[in-house]
Parts: sequence; C-alpha cells; structure tokens
Amino acid sequence: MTEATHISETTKEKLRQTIEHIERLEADKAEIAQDVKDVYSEAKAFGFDTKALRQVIRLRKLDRAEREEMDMILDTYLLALGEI
Amino acid sequence: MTEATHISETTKEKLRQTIEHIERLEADKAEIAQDVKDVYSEAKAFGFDTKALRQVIRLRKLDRAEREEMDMILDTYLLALGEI
Amino acid sequence: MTEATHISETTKEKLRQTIEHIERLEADKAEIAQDVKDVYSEAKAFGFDTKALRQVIRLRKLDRAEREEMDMILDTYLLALGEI
Amino acid sequence: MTEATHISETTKEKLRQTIEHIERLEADKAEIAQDVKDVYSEAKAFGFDTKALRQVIRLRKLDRAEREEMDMILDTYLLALGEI
DNA sequence: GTTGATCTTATTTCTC
DNA sequence: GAGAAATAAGATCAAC
Repeated sequence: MTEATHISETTKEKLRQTIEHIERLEADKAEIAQDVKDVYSEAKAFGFDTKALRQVIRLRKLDRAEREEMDMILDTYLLALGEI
Repeated sequence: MTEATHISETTKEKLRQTIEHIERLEADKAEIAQDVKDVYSEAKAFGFDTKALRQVIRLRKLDRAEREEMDMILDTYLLALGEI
Repeated sequence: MTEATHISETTKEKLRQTIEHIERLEADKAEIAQDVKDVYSEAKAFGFDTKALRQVIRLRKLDRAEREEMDMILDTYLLALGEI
Repeated sequence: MTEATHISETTKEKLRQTIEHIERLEADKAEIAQDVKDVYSEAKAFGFDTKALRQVIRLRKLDRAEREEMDMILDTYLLALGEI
C-alpha cells in the first residue's frame, strides 16, 4: 500500500483524466440509450407496434452485418488473387 | 396482412423515419462504445491495469447510484410528510 | 434430427433428470418470489409505504454491492503489490 | 423530518423485521438462481445444448400454463352448468 | 386499460 | 473457450 503512493503526480493526473473520460463517454452512451427508448415510446404513442419495429431493426442490422461479411470475403478473395 | 398494404404514404414515411432515427442513434451508441474500448486500450498501453480501472469505475457508478437512491428516498419521505 | 434418435437411454434419463431438477428449482424460486410479494402486501396492509420500503431495500443492496466491490478492488491491489 | 422520529418502537421493530424478512427471502431466491445456473453448467459440461434445454423447459412451462388455463375454463363451464 | 415500475430472461461483451 | 459481467429485451404486475 505504501508502494501505491509512489506513483507520480503526472501518472495520477493521467489516471484521473482517463477515468473521467470513460465516465463521460458512458454518460453520453446512457443518454443515447434514453433517446432510443424515447423514440420507441413516441412510435408506440403514434400507434406503431414496437415489438415488430424492434424486429425490423434487428433484421436490418443482420442484413448489414451479412453484407459486410460478404464484402470482407470478397476482399479476401481479391487480395488472394492479387497475391497469386 | 392484406390490411398491411392499406397504410397511408404518410404513415409509411413516418415509419421509415422512425426506423432511420433509431438506427442513427444505435450507430452513435456503437461509436461511443468503440471510443470507450479505445480509451481502455490506450490506458493499458500506458501501463494501467484495466481490470482495476474497470473496478474503480464500477465502484464510482455504484456510489452515484447510491446517492441518487438516497435522494429518491428523501423525496419520498418529504412528500409523505407533506401529505400527512 | 435423425441423429437425435440415436441418443442412449442413459443420456435420455440424464436429460430427463436435468429438466426435472431445473423445474423443481424454478418452482422453489417462484414460491419464494410469491412469499416476497406476500410480505410486501402485509407491510402495505400494516400501513407501510411499500415504495419507500422497496427503495430502502434497494439502497441496502447497493451498500452491500459497494462493500463487495471495494473488497474486490483491494484484492486486486494487494495481488498487484505481491507481483511487484 | 422531526415527525419521522415519532414512530413507535414497536413500529420500528416491525419495519426492521419486514426488511430483514424480505432480504432473507431475496437471498434464498438468489441462491436458488445460482443453483439453476450450476445445473445448466453441469448440463453443458455433460454435452447438452443449454440453449435447446432452455427452450424445452420454456415449452413445458407454457404447456403447464395452457393445461391450467383449460382446467380453469372447464371449471367455469361446470360451474355455469350447475347454475343453470 | 394503459402507462410505469420491477423482475426476469437472453444476448452480447469482457476477462482469464 | 469458458465463465463472469453488462446490456438489451421481454414479461409481469401494480397503480392511476
């Protein structure tokens, strides 16, 4: 424990900044998560079926992931061809 | 399902906008999540113990939650006193 | 799916026992959950504000979590000192 | 706040007991939840597909709920017949 | 009867 | 990769 006190002021300051940076980012993330909830609430109030809405968004996300995966595979092939 | 084709253009547009709004928010959130990862990576590269770092941040989060919870209890009590 | 029919009697029996074991545990859990509800109901009938009660219990839980988290951090630091 | 101190010793004791009772029940519940996790872990170690296992258990639970629902409906009919 | 709160489950992420 | 932790999702229940 006595050893622990021997970190320099600079390091302490760096540590403090790192912690605060992460906490700020986490706060921003939480805020956006709240925004998402709000949008779903509005959609529900408008008459949309939020469960279906969530499914649509999940599907579109899978689609994007799939397309990116295919792009990666294509890149790999193209790279392989270039290397032949 | 046949009814589903009878939604107005306005509603369709509203739906499309809602979906895109949520997807944009989710993308922002994912970006921040990536930023958090990056900060941890930098911290690790600098020599910080990320496990301890995460623990400290978790503890500080618990602290905040506890303070907020206490405030909520206080509010409940004050409200109760006003109602007595 | 054709393979699924090839599981041995022993394995089937083991599966059956596992399922029943979990279901028994879940039933016990549900029973206790009902007990908790009952205690809250009695408390309400007695005149306690269940909202405040829940808040107090949540706060005490946070307290416990925070103490445990601190112990974990201490362990991490002590371990780190031992490794220096 | 001064009013808050005017609750009788008996009430305070009752409150204390209620809180401890709930906390004990919650602790029991958490213990059983841990047992459930352990059983799933063992099942996984044994080679069972825990995701499928969970589905089976969910299905059986739905079945039970359905059967109970049918029993209730039957009771309602029988009661109605008796009342005719 | 519908929102809001709470609890639980499921998926994803992180650490070792 | 296995086990633990965080996040998201869904279900449930109470209160207005």
